[in-house]
Amino acid sequence: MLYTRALIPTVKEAPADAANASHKLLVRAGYIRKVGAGMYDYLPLGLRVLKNIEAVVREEMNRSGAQEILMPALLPAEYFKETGRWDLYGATLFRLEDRKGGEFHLGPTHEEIVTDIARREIKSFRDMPTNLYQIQSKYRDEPRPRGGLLRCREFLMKDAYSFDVSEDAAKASYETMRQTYCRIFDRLGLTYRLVAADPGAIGGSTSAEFQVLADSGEDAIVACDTCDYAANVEIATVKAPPATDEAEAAEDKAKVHTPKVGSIEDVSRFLKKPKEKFLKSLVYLAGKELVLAIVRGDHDVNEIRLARALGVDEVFMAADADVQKATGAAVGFAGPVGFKGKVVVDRAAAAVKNAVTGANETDHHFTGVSRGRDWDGDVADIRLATDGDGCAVCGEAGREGKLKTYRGIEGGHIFILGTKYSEAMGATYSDDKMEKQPIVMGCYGIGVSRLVATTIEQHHDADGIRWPMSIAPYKVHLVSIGKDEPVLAAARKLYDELVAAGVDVLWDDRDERPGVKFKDADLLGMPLRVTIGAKALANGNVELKPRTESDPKKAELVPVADVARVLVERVRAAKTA
RNA sequence: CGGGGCGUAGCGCAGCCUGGUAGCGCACCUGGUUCGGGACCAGGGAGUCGGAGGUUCAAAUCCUCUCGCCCCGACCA
Repeated sequence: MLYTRALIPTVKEAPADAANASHKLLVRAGYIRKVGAGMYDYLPLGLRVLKNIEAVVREEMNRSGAQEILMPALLPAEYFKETGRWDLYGATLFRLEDRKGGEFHLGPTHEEIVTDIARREIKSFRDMPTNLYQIQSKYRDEPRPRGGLLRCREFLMKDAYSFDVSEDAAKASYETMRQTYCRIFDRLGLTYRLVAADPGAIGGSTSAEFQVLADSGEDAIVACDTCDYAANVEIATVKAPPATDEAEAAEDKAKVHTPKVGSIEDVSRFLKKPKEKFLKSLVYLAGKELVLAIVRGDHDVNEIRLARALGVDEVFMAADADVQKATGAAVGFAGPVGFKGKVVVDRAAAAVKNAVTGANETDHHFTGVSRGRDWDGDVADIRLATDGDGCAVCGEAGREGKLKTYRGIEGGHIFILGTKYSEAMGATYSDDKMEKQPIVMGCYGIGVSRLVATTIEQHHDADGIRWPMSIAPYKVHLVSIGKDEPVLAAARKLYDELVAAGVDVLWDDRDERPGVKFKDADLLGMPLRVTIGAKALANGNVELKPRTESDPKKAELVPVADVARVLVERVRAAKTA
C-alpha cells in the first residue's frame, strides 16, 4: 500500500477521553475512531489487524476439528426465555421490538441458539463429538464501556460450542480447546496465564480464563511462584493458616470504650493492637438472610467464596440501616459476640486468639475474645488472596509456594457447561441402547476485537505500537527519504519485489520531512522498517531496523541488492517463531 | 445505580465566576524558504458555543429541564 493512497489519519494529540495506552495509540495512529460509547469504526489499518487475529483464530480452530458456522446477531426472545436468561441477563441485553410488537434482542452470547441447532440436528451418539464455532459481533449493554476496544457494547468474539455424549468426552473436548487456545495466544505473541475462574452467569463446572498479563488489566489474578496454580482472585484459595497458638494464655473478655473509632485502622491505632488481632465483621445479605462474615483484621472478604460457602448465587453488603437493626449498633461496631444470626468465619480469623472485635454496641469493642468460649461460627475459606499468601496447592504438598498478584485482561474463557442448556432446551441424543440422553456441552470464547487492544497494552513504547509479526497490518514499513530519483527508483523496485513476494508492505511515499515519516512509522508500529536515503544508497545500502530497536543508530545496513530477500526471510521467520 | 467532571472549529483547550465584537495551539488550504527524528515565515477558510425553555435591552456566560460523554465505585462470559 502506498501511504499517499491510504487512509491513515494520525494525530499528535489523543482524545481526552482515552485512558489506556491501547486506546490512545489506536486513535492516534489512525486505526479506530469512536462512533459512540463502546462503539468504534475500524479504519483500514484497524481492520487489517482485526482480520489478522481472526485468521489466526480461524486457522487454529479449524485445525482442532471445529466447524465454522454463523448464527444471527438479531434474535427472537423465545430462546432466551426457554432458559430463563431473558430475565437473568437483565439490563445487559439490548432488547428491541419489531413492527408487530414481537420481542427481540441482540445476541450477547449464543448458547441457546447453538443448543437449538443441536437439538434439531444432533440425534445420535454417532453425531458426536462435534464443535461448532462462529466469529461474530456480540452486543452487551455494559454498565460502563471503557478502555477503547477493551470493553465495548459491540465487539467481535469467537465463540465455540462442543457437544459430547458424556462428561468424560466433554473433558476431552475441553482439553482440545485448551491446547488450541494456547496455540492461538502463543501465535498472537501474547504473554498470558491460564487461571481458574468463576463460571459466573454462563454456568457450568470447570472453567479457565486466559488472562493476558498487563498492568492496566481489569482483573486481578494470583499465581504461585513455585507450582502452576493460578486463579482469578475472585475465587483464589490460600494455604490454610496454622492452628490457634495454644501457648498464648487466654485473656478475659473485656469491653472497652472506643468513641467514634469504628474502622479497623483507627481502632488498631487507638488500642495499640495489631490488625491481625482483629475480627473484621461484615454484615451481608444472602438471599433474605442477614449473615455476619468474619475475616482477620488485615484481610478482606472474598464475596464469591462467601456466596459459595453459603450456597447462594451472590451476596450483597447489607445497607447501613440493616446493619444497625441486626447488630443494634452503628456501622463499625459489629462483632460475632452475641450476634443472633448466622456467622461464617474465615479459617485465619478462626485461629485468632484474644481477639478484638466490635461489641454490637455503638462506640464499644471487646478485647480478649476467644472463639468457642465467647462466640462461634461456621469455618470456611472466605478471604481474598493477596500478594505473599501461601499457595494452597503446593503448600499442602509440603512446599512453600507463595502467591504473587498480577493484573490481567481476560482474552479467552473456556467452560464445561454440562447439561445446563441441553436439559433446559431438550437437546438429547439416542445412545447405543436407544435411550435418550442429554448432550453434554462446553463453550469457549475469545474476545477477538479486545485482543487488538490487549496486544498493544503488552506491546508498545513511548513512541507507539510494536506489533507482533503475526498480526501486524503491514509487515514492512518502507520509508523513502527525499525526492532524489535514485532513492525513489530503489524504493519502487523494493516495493514491487515485496508485493510480488507476498509481503505486506506500506511505502511512505509522501512528500514529508524525514522526521515526520519516522514519527509516524514508530506510531503505526510495523515490525520492520526499511529506510532508503541518498547517503547510504550511494554506498549501495539501505537501513533496516526492527520496531523493537529504539535506538535509530543501531539500524542495520543491508546491501540494496539483498534487502528484498532478507526481508522476506525475516518476515517468514518471525511468523513461524 | 451512587459520587465526581466535561460538552466552545476536525483534535486538544481558554473564555463562563463578574452577561456586551467567539479566541489560542495542532490539523487543513495558498505562496515562499527548509529537508535524516513531529520545520519556519506570510496569508486564508472553518464554530447552530450539545439541545430545549426561561431571565434580560443583550446569554457561550445566569436559571430550569434534557441529551451525550469521561473518571471512580457498584456491576459485568
